[in-house]
Amino acid sequence: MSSPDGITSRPWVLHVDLDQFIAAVEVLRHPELAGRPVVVGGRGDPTERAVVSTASYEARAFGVGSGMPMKIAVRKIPDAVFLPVDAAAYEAASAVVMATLRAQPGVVVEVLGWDEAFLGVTTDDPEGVARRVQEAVLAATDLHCSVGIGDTKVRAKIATGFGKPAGVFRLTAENWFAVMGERPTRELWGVGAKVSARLATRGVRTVAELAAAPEAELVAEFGPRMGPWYGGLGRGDGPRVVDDSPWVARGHSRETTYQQNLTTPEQITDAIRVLAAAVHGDTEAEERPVVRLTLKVRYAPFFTKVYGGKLPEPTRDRETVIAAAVDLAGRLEAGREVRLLGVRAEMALPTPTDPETRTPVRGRW
DNA sequence: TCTGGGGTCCTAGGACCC
DNA sequence: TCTGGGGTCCTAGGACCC
Repeated sequence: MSSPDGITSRPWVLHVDLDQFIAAVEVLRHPELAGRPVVVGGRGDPTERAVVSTASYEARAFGVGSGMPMKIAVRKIPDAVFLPVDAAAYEAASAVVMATLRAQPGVVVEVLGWDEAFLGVTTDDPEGVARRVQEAVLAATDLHCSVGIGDTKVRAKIATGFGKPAGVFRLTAENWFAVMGERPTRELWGVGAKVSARLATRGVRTVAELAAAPEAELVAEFGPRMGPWYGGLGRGDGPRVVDDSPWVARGHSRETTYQQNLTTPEQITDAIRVLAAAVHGDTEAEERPVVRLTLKVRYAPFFTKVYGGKLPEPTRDRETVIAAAVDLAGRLEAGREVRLLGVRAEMALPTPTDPETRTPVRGRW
């Protein structure tokens, strides 16, 4: 495919990411907060057990960021504005953003979360498409976004970080090692604290070192799937197909942190009943039966145990699901101080299998 | 210093079967 | 008496992301 001037049209992956999305939505509805440090988390009370969902750039300047306990945040910025998480408001804003993206000519949109999406587009001018996307989102929502351009999803996703705020950055096979080669593996999308530490024990610290690591060594350390996957990440390789087929949930879960630790069997049973009922409510919308229940329990001071079980048979009956959860709860340890991390119900998915390999199909279906 | 809530996917190891 | 190899299913646990 060539245009008259000889510039070749090629498929590109664009990654669109809204800038400080949650804080920006809050500032839109409360214009008087513009320019002030805004911290959104929990019920908006920084004396409670909760963590920060998003901090505005003004708050980040004080060292407050997502994942930080609210109690720490208020110590760092006593006069910050603390707001409760309002999921419905962010979902509404997100819906306008995604509709705007889908309205762009010639693009396929794969939603990744409230505030980000991959766009697949064939063009000879990906920067032009990126700028038009930014203008359209700003016009529709008053929100700014950054756009990463890549020849794979991983490269597009990582590129976005170099474009923030409100910019555009292109990362391809051509400049991958120049931009990323000397950076720590931790900066790769999908490499966290644990994996980067395990890599470091094998002398692999930079992206370039990971790219050059022998595959057999990675397989020995991380297994037959993850080993080769990490090697590919080091090279920026990975999927490049943007898939807009509707997402099908694998399951639903609910989680609650208690302001005071639960200690007695009665407290635990009651709490499990409440959580199980809530999850069951979420699963009802799927019109698929629950096949398995898992309780993840956070014990004080801080460790997690998992109690799970397949239901005797898939069911959508509320009382059956709750009874099974209460039954599971009988296995966890009362008497010691506990906090319940949550109850998770997995839905039966008639998981399609690949007729050739007879393995479950992953991803969207 | 005190650790949310919603997800997805992978791995190890045991049980069981042929 | 001592001992296969492969496959599948299941549970527990771990890691990562937004």
